[in-house]
Amino acid sequence: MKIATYNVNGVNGRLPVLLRWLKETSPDVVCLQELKAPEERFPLGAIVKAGYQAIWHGQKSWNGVAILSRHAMKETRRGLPGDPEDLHSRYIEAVVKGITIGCLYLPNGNPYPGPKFEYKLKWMKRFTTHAKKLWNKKVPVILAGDFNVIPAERDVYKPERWVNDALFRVESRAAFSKLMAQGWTDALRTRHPDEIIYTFWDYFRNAYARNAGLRIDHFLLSPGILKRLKKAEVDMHVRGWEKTSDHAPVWIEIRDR
DNA sequence: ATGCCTAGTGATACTAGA
Repeated sequence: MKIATYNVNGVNGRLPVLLRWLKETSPDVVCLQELKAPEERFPLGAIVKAGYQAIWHGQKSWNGVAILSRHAMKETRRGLPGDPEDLHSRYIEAVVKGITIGCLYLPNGNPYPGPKFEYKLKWMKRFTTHAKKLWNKKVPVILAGDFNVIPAERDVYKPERWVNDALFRVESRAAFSKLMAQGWTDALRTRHPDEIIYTFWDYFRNAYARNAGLRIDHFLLSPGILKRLKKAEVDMHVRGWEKTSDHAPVWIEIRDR
């Protein structure tokens, strides 16, 4: 089974690219982030035509997450728990074939310092609490999405330029480490321990052509899924397509149980 | 230190992204 995560950066603006990629790679499940569309503007017709059912949590202008699946899917949560005043659409969760799949779009947090950065750290704390609850259930779990955290120096083309960026601030990395300390495995890194891997290249300065990227889209696996892990890869070529997102799709393949 | 680019909103320059 192939499971992917893709920050599309506008699900309607990128619909041709999304459909082209779905047709090309036929993932079983896809976590989408940055829909940038309200609930009623989700392109369900085209998604269904491509062979998927979908659940989504939209929002006007910004954010928005969705899960697409070729198999039966049961929604288990929409919205990150822990703060009733937080109305951002940044988390949706479902069970597919016995696997709990959490799809997240973690706040960017820039500029640092400031209220957006504080919001990011609070969100990470709430997410870590929720992840712990899932971990304690001892069920197979995949946490996939745009984490907006560069875990280590080798995950950014020029780390010295990013020290005061919310994606690479020590506080952000420490919060990510705290989450990982629960026992999750970073799928891409565990399959490619010594490689430079990026999942994002900004639109400025010809970043993709220069491979000036960041690794910020992650797959965190529970032990039961790790045992079944066959592959973890980035569809880097998709970033080179016309009218493409600034993120590339990331995917894992796991053995059937 | 900043813009470089791109999408969304709504009809203008703006916010937001990372």
